[in-house]
Amino acid sequence: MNPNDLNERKLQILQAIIADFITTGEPVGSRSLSKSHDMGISPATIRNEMSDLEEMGYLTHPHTSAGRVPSDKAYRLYVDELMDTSQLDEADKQKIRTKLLESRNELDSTIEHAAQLLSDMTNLTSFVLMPRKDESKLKYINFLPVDANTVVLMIVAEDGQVMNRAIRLSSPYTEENLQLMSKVMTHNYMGKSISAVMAMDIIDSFTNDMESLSTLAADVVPSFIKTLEKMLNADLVMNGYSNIFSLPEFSGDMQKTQQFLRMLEDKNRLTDVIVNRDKGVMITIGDENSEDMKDLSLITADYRVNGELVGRLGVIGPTRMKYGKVTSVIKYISDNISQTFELRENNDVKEENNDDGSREDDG
Amino acid sequence: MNPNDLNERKLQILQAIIADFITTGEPVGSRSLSKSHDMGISPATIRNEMSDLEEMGYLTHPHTSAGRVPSDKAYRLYVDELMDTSQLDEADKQKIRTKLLESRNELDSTIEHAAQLLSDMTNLTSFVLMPRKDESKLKYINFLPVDANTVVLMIVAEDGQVMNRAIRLSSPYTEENLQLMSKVMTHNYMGKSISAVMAMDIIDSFTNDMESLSTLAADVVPSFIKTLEKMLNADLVMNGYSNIFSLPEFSGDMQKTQQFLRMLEDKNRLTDVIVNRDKGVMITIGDENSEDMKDLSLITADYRVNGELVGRLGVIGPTRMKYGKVTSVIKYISDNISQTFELRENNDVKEENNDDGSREDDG
DNA sequence: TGTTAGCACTCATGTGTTGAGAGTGCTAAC
DNA sequence: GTTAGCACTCTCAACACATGAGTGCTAACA
Repeated sequence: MNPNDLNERKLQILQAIIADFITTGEPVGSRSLSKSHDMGISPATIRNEMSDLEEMGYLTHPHTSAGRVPSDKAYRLYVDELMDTSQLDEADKQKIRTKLLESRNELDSTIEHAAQLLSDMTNLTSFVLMPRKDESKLKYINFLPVDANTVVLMIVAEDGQVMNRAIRLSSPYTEENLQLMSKVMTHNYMGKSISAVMAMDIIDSFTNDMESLSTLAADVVPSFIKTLEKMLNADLVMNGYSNIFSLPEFSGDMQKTQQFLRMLEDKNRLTDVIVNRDKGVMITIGDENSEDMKDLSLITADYRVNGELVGRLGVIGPTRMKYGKVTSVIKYISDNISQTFELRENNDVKEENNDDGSREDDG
Repeated sequence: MNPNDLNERKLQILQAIIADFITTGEPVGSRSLSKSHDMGISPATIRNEMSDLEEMGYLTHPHTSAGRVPSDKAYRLYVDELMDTSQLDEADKQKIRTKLLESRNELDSTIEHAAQLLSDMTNLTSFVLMPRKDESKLKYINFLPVDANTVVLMIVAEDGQVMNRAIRLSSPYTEENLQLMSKVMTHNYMGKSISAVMAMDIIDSFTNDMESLSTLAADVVPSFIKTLEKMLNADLVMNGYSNIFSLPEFSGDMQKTQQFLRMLEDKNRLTDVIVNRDKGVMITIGDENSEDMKDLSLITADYRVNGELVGRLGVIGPTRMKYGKVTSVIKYISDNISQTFELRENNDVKEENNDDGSREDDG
């Protein structure tokens, strides 16, 4: 069951099969394999090995007279042991850095650029999850007058996030009450995290506080809670869903394409899946995923903003994908986002970035 | 060329063909037509009429031995003269009202609900354009301290819109400068519309103003401009793109499906198209659209917010769509949004809504 | 003169057949 | 343990063919 079951030659053959299948998408036969990869053994021998590999669960057979196709288990082995994750050349890296630096101080557009880069460079569907905000601490809460019946609620967090929402009041406010409200709420919630505030019994803590605010509070509190909810809600940006049409596994199979796109359109579900993945680079292959993604693979990685707020990005596509290249791209982009949005003394963004641990000093 | 060319019977036949084709998607033949719509004439007669209609450009022939298919011109006639736009029953109306009232005071979710309703009820791809903000007048501009090198720029408009953006400064600010900056900018731009401010020479007006602010201004002004740009940018919400898979014109034709989805994925282009349409309910059919949508139809309508800010919503789908039903739905939804967000003395939202001009008092 | 029945003709579609090609598994020889 | 040879399997594309829906035309009819 573990790779040690496989002798050197079997590994070599398996790797060759995976490599061929990943590039062509066609089941690979013993004959064509012996041609493309000269490994000094005849097709017949390869057939024997293939037969063994199939028995061990690494290969499957679409039908008797077809070539072999790697199983999910084979991809797992490939990803864990065989693949090369340093497949980014300097041109690719340059492209990523340039694009991300274009919008260095605007998180939103950086996120969008990242999604774009990711789908362009992998030719898959990419997604980027906005940073999580559960642990953002509130700094102050403000109400701004708009017109006789409308005010804007503004919530500012310590990390600089601001959320706002217009509120229609059922009765007119006084300037005085508005300010009092701001003060009371700021006092109550300052320094607390969003999730902590959500856990509090907000309405109660209010009616106890000040009788005179009760009518205003009745209007304001529901909106306040909804706004906090919204701040928590992870926003998912997607890109390149029409890339699948260039993949043979989809372009011949309407059913499959439809299923894929319907799955993508259920954003809540997808967000859920992505949010609940492990930290760091995570690759799940085929049936390692839930039922509705059981012939897809998902690769995700995290990025940091201000050293803390954590978002996630990744791609989704058929199990036959260029794991090495894709993983390299994802890693490089996520590292780069993190680096761009790292807290730093001065405002200069380092344009150098290494993903292999070694440091090079300018060039 | 105009409908008067058509005698009563031709019109009747044309309408029957369109009706049949819209529901089945199959070319309709003389024989099956005479069966489904008993109009007291034989298939042969119908054939003669069909032949005339084809000559006049209302029908086409996929191939010799196929039935007739309505041309874009026929749909145009249908939409202008024949269709019935009061196809919403009370249950549908109820559904729309309920859904939209769920989020009556939150523009964003109302917009999303509207898009959802629209795609669900029409089984097409829907879109909603956020309200245009060109004419929003600025109320005040504020800077909020976040940390030593970061401030949040906040722009509040008279209509209650708030936009904000974190800015990293190249050198630390003083509380004093920040407040001065707020004052100067508010003084300069208060009461002006966003588009008017964009037209001003912002940098110049600044350096003239205060020498001491110049370094701060250098950091802040570009972000200010970008934020204004963002406020102007119409945001497009889409829904139901996978609905096309249930339509026979797409589900048999990968090429077409791909083209459609690629077209949708170019949001900027699509936004452009939608923004530049006429006011009110607008229907464009087939080749009335630009090249890349030449076998699609587009139906849009406007909605108002606070009696002024105007957004747009609609659907896109094959020329074979239920124009009557779809138009009714779009109209009803847009009227309902407008009504929900109308400025009004009290906060109660009227739950009654008529789209046919007559009034019914709770029945 | 408009309407209709009859008939020959046209295509798209579905089905069955066939052959080529790629690949396997087995056996026997090296 | 490795390889050549061979029979066998299965997919796929091409082709022929029948079917059926539909048309256009002509001639007869009311």
